[in-house]
Amino acid sequence: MPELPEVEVLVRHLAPLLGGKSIRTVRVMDRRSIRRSSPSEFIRTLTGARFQSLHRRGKYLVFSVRTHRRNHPLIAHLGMTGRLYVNRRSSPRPKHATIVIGMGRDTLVFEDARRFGGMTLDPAPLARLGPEPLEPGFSAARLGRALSTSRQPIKVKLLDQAVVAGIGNIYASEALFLARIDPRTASRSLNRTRLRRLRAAIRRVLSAAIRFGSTLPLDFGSTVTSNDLFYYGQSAGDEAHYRERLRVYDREGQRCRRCGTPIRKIVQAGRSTFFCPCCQT
DNA sequence: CACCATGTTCCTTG
DNA sequence: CCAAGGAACATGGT
Repeated sequence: MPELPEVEVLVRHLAPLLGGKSIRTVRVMDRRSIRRSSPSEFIRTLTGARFQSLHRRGKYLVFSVRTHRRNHPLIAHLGMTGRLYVNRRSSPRPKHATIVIGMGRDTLVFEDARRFGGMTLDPAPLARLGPEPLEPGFSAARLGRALSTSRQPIKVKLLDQAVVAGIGNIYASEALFLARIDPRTASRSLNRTRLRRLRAAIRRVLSAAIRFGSTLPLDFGSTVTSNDLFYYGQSAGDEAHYRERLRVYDREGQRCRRCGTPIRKIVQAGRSTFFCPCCQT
């Protein structure tokens, strides 16, 4: 479930559940989920601390926890299959839970089958991120500057978190469809009109997804649906609804919603790209 | 069994 | 030094 919109919806959901809660216990079931510090340092720092705030930066969740009058960042990234949710302490521990933070009656569970995600106390990864696409600092001019030196296809470049923070493989294809730009276009060759269109499309696609995600009934804990791709504890119906909203992603061979031409799938830098060969030039 | 998957980082090649 | 490509990480679903 991890591109900017999914993380944003998750952050909004978790923030009120965690604010002010004290951490009593920290269990690390798989040390690979702790990045850039030893599990013992991680446990030592967090135990006894209190959740102060939570916000999103790109695809990262950024917690601030307070320990003896000191604020520490706690950074989480969900990778491909990571999930983060609040559960009753008494509920059964899921198979792939790798970190469990106990706060009295409730626990914050980090679960990650593939272990591409993780948590860290080191804020260094945030320093490499480009602008937040939904904030005013993300202008067409700034986007243009970030793209100006690259001959890489624009679709590939949109996945570069230093260009814009938070876009992943799904929304990269979706944004380019909305902007009507061929994903194979060399990044540096986009003119001002197209840069403006791309900036607007990125913002529209991401905000629409956040709006949609915010309306979902957030259902945690009890019935962990087998493998949901988007959001969390989401019913199969919601996932179907979500996919239905996608205009090109995973729609190879299906007709373009705008012109009826079959959607094409190509591979760029080892990842699938979907686009309409007629609408996107 | 083969192939595919929402992501990032590191190493190599040019 | 830089840009770009590819492998690696690890597991599960189809």
